[in-house]
Amino acid sequence: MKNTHDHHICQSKALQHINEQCRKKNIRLTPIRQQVFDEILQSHKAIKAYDILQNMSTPGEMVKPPTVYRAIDFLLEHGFIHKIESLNAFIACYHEHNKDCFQLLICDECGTVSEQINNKISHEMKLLSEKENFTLQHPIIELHGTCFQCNTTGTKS
Amino acid sequence: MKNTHDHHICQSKALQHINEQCRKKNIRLTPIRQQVFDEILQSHKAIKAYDILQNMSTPGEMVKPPTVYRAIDFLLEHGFIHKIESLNAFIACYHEHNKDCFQLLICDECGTVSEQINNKISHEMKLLSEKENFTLQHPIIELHGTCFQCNTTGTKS
DNA sequence: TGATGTTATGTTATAATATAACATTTGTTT
DNA sequence: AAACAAATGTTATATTATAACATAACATCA
Ligand SMILES: [Zn+2]
Ligand SMILES: [Zn+2]
Ligand SMILES: [Zn+2]
Ligand SMILES: [Zn+2]
Repeated sequence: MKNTHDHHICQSKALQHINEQCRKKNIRLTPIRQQVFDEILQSHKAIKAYDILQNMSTPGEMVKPPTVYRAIDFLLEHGFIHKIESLNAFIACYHEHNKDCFQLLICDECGTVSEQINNKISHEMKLLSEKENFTLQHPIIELHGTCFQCNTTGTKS
Repeated sequence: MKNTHDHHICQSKALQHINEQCRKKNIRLTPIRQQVFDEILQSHKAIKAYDILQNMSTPGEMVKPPTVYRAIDFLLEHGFIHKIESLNAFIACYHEHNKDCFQLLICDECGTVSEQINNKISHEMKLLSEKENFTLQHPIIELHGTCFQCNTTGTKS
């Protein structure tokens, strides 16, 4: 169940991007924040706060919730990661976008999450908002279903 | 901060709809389920499970979480209410739609939630999914921002 | 430099949201 | 009535997230 692309390239690009941005915006990518970002970056699947917590903990030194949640808040605030509201989980952002509208395709079989930036959809969201005299600030689009891989290699008989 | 329409009409329509559907589908709208639905129906704002719990409890008889969550599950399953993932809260459905794509406009100022059924958006969601070979099962669209009322009567100087 | 303010982290406790597991009751079917 | 299925009651606990306050690290500049 291998992805069609080399995920290491995504990862190194994302790492490069976060480092650049932090330098540029003069915000601090501290060791804790890096560690948390690395954990989120390791997978195309969404990861949960308490899993990050687990991964960062050692028998001797247990990381505590606020440590992770604060780093998550930082990363969210600057758009380096996204929260998936319907899973209470997080993914790294592999695109470079501002506060734009993005769409998440979430496979409920394998957990893979794919981020899309579809301008047509962004536009339609704006149109709907305008029609309703609504000032759109933060669109959330989470599409649950089954990915191509899971559809074809399906374990369901 | 009055709504432009008579919300009582929405409510009685929704009540009529749920009763009809339960008869038609031969599913049971038990007293507990009705009570929970009524609580959710009382407001255009989203309501949280533990608020429903509170509202249904009396000093003598405290309702317990599973009671409410089970009723919520029933109501969700049959489409009488929707969950707002980004708020961990629930609203009654005032439309009559199947498993369609619907959009929620959520005002972060006043908490009002407005459900929209926009066919253009539904269509674009299908197109995106097809393009990505993704089998769309459950789209979640939650648009956060500021409603017309709050924009015009804004308390922000 | 070192006094001062700001940002980040450590620590403890607890709030808020949700479910597991099993017992009992109620409703339905035969 | 017996048997089964669906709904509710009950206890306990899992999961997700934040409040509040103490300490440490870093930045600014007198
Ligand atoms: Zn992104
Ligand atoms: Zn999949
Ligand atoms: Zn609806
Ligand atoms: Zn509003």
